[in-house]
Amino acid sequence: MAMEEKLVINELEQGRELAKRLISNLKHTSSVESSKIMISEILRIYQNAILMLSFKEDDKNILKRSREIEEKDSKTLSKKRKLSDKKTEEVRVFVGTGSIDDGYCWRKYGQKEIHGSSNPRGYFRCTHRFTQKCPAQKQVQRSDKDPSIFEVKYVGNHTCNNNSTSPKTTATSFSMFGEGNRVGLTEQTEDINKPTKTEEVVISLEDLEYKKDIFKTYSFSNDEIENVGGWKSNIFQENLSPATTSGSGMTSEIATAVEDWGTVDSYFSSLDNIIDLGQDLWS
DNA sequence: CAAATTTGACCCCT
DNA sequence: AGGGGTCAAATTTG
Repeated sequence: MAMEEKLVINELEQGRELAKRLISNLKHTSSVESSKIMISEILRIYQNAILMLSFKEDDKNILKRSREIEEKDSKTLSKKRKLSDKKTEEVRVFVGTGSIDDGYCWRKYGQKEIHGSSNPRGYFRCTHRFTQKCPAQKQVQRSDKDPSIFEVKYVGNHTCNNNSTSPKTTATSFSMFGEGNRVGLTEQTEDINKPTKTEEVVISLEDLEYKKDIFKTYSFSNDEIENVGGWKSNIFQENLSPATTSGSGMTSEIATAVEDWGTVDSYFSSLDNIIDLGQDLWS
């Protein structure tokens, strides 16, 4: 199955699980806050899945040249760099507001300042690159216009059998992307609860507005998707607090986003009707 | 101590 | 010449 399809399924499964927990949460008088967080997370997941599907259509348009990194070091190591064969590969570019957890383990092998953009680009390869000759790579760069978004460019498909091991850490470190903006990688309270920058909050809330619209109208358009200089403008947002703890997909993004949820409350009241129904449907 | 990250050097391409 | 991608030694992390 193609990678993006797995990603979509993964997203939807997460959404389903969250929805279940949400129901029981609401039933059993759990904290309103955690319910809100879950709803926010669910919305995020669905948006993510939608974006993934949207981009899948465009895949053929973003075929690009890229290198094949085969290490046949038949050549002596006299010179440092090995010559690499060239090959055309598919380059998928995802943009969006979504979770980081793409189910694979990545290992960072480089970082570069990119001319023209203020944020560095991180280079990752599949952890099983050498053990299983998995050629998958990805590049991650914090968006200039929207610092809460990470543009992620996938190069090559995974051929490894990893996975399964409930993606312990897809959690690639993005500490360098953060500067003051860093969101707890290793989970937990510290910086998660308080956004350090106002812009971060604003963006999150704007995002919520968008999500509310989706939720309200139940219609999903792709109009928001734009193209910006080779990279899709809104990719999969690399979410810095991946499920290192595989359990909840709670993200710091959400945690901050929820800080000011007063305006969204009305939407939850309309949920009340659904709850009972949902329990039957989703259990 | 092994695995992952950091970071400057190196290399290719335009 | 310089921008972008990768290597690999040093360093950090688990």
